[in-house]
Amino acid sequence: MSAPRAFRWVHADDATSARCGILQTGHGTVETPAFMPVGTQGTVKTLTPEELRSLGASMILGNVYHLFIRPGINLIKRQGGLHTFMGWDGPILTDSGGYQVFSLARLQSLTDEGVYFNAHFDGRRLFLSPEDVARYQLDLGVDVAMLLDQCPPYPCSEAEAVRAVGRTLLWAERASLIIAKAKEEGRCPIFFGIVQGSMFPGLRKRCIERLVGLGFDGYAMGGLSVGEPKELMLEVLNATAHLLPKDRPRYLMGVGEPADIIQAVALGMDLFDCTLPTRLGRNGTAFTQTGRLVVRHAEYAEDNRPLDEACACYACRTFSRAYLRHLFNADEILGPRMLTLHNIHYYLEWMRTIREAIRQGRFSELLRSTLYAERSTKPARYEVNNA
RNA sequence: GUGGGUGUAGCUCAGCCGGCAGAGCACCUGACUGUGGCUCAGGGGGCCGUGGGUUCAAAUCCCAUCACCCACC
Repeated sequence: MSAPRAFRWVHADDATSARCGILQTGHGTVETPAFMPVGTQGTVKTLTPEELRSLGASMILGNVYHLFIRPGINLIKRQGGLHTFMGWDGPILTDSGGYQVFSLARLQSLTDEGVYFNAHFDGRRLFLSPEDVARYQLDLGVDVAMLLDQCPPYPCSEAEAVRAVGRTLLWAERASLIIAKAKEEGRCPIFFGIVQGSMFPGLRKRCIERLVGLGFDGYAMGGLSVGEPKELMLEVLNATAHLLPKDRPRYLMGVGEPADIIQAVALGMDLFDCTLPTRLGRNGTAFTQTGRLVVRHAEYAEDNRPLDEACACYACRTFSRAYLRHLFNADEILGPRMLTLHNIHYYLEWMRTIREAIRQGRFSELLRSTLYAERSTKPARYEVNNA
């Protein structure tokens, strides 16, 4: 289906399934493995496009479901498309809203036709079909588009998982007709199919075979990191990631912590997104070389060190823990902004480190030392030195 | 000066038909994985303005006193 190949390998690791690649999009290239900051409502919360660019972000996320509710797809189209509207000229991937069907379950009902739901802020009754979701992403002008899928909760019975896979495949088939037509007409985003199947590897295998039969540009693992134990997530990924076509980009949706990401890279995954760096940043938790640091803790009241002494980001070059703690306690907007900036910097640096290690043949070493540190160190703790 | 009201957690207040001192917010700690600038879970906090009286027992009833608020002169 994809005539010019958008994705190509640059380097593969000898000892694991890790690989470096390049994803060519309509708004520039993405070096993989890559982390994509989440910008659900057409903004990576608290950061400007210029800041994102200076942090080295390549591709960022948007969300069809949220943008459909507000401000509306047609409005964005009339404003010149999502890139122009939000002032970001780099690659954009939009999530379909399948996850919102799971996370906002109280507000919606599902049929084979699509999703009926109530807008979360004004209660309007709305509807999205898999065709709508595909067309809306064409209208938005995004670079990478996701199919509408059904993401079941955890835990879920095998019967329930079978139904979710069935509906995800039915929707994929219907969306692929829209995609085929768009490709004939010219410019079309890179479309990803989404694998479901909960924690049942056999079911995921069948889902992958059917999706590959339909032929998408890339494949995403969905329905993970929905509340299951981390070991189980890795076990399921370990049993199924290698079944995804090797010549297509592989996206692990919603994952995760830095240590989760490197393990998934080792299993052959290329793309990641997660709300943790931005959400935890807004709530006062920083990722550092020595673990998570909750900056509002009293022990930092008079700590004049930066968040992370090994970090070169603007927040670490400029502000002390004591000052950032003050900002959070005083409910000042600069606090969430600076921790978001720092966390995104941390994640993007982490991906650079991973890519570099793969290219230089040091990936296994990096993986080993990461897992060792995970098991042996608790989050950083320092002496209480407030008077 | 006279009359009335109010004093309980850092803040705003409930409890006043005597019977183990409470809530919300704030503070402290933990959680957060395709985002509702949240949300959830736990924790520390008190001479019930002060002094006396009644009672087995007083934040609660009685007397005095201090502080603040309102009205009137």
